[in-house]
Amino acid sequence: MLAHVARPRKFVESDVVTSAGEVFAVHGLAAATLDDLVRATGLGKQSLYNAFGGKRELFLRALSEDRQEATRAVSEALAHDDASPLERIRGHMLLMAIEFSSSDRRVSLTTRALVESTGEQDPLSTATKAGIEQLAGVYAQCLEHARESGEIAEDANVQSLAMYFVAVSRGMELLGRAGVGRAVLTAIALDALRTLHGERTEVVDKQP
Amino acid sequence: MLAHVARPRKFVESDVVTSAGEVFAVHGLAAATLDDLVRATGLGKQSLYNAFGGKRELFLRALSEDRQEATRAVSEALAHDDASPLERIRGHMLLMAIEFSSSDRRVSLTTRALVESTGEQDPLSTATKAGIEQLAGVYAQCLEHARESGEIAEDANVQSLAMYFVAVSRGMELLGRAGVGRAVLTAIALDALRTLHGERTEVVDKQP
DNA sequence: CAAGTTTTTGACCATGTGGTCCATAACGTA
DNA sequence: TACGTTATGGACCACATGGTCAAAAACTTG
Repeated sequence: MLAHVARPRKFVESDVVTSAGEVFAVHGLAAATLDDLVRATGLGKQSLYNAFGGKRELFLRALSEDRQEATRAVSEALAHDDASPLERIRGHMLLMAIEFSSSDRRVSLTTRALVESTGEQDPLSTATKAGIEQLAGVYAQCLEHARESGEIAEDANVQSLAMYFVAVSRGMELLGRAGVGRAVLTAIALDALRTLHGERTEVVDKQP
Repeated sequence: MLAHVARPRKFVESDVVTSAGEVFAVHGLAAATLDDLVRATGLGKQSLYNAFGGKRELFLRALSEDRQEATRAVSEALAHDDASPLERIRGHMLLMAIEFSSSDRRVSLTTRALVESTGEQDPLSTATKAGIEQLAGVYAQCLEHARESGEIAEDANVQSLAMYFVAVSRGMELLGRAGVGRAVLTAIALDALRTLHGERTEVVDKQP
């Protein structure tokens, strides 16, 4: 009989994850101290511990949330039907150029996980890979629409282009973090987009 | 009078920096323990300390060496005159696709510094930015040749394209680290190259 | 071979780490 | 209002960290 009910939590889990994510985005997993987390989330070490399990687990949670949010944001940007698929991608890229040139020290948790993961079967690694593929999926969808509507070449490889945009966005993030300014980032974005207009290049992937 | 001479060092500084760089490339700055460094370099904590000053300083040295080496490598790949500038860039990109899809856990120190730097005036940050610009310079030089020889459009913005290639290479590195395979990376490289063939896109960088 | 200089070695240290224990608080129910 | 249950807060811990000290060693020159 579950007659008696326990003391209620004094925090909202998702809020905690969010503010923890903030800390991780600025400091990274290794450099963020448990104390930072405690201060940022407001709850005690122990509460934090028995609600999540530890720093790493908390990071994983934050990563997952960040991934969802990122996917959602890109998805929304690319799914609006107020413009053609290509125009939406273009807008999205230009927006990223602005975002990544802001001076805050945030780095997306996906990128952080990518860099701080150790080994192939590190949960960080698998979560990250999944995130990348998810993101690529969103791009692919939009690109497919562009292809169907004739905005890009009929024989364009949508999957590969999607990954290409993921790569470029990651690169832009890094460069932005390095202090590269908005104008340059914008130029990069436009250069990246130009690929969609060019003629196909034959694929020569010689097996060694 | 410097008559008397001191005990000679038992190590070669550049060797130490190299093996330290190895450790940093795998673990990162924060995660690499001084003990790892001691084991990898072979010399004692104290020797290490009074020869370099500390972990951070050692990283800076390794970063600087890594940067020189990276610049040299790209420069060499792009400066051979056995092929046209464009073909050289193409070869270089395809090579990167292979390199970055190798399964070792190395991440270039530049990328690491980028992500682990704290604050704008962190030496890591400035060194990194310099590295990026240096690298872009190498690309720019090759692209300029391509422009002069008519391989790419007369009005191509060489500077911006150079940064674009830096961004793409960084993105490819990250994706490779995430486990994205060689075939995909190669496709990305080719997509990236296609930008050079496309027509110019007008730059619209609206000031907010 | 002694002097002088710097490297090496290994013991040492203060601090901050992630993580744990335990007494107490807060709740709904009976 | 007493009970069962879970959350909380703060004291606590073992440990690894980056960094330091002092004594011995290795070398060239006088």
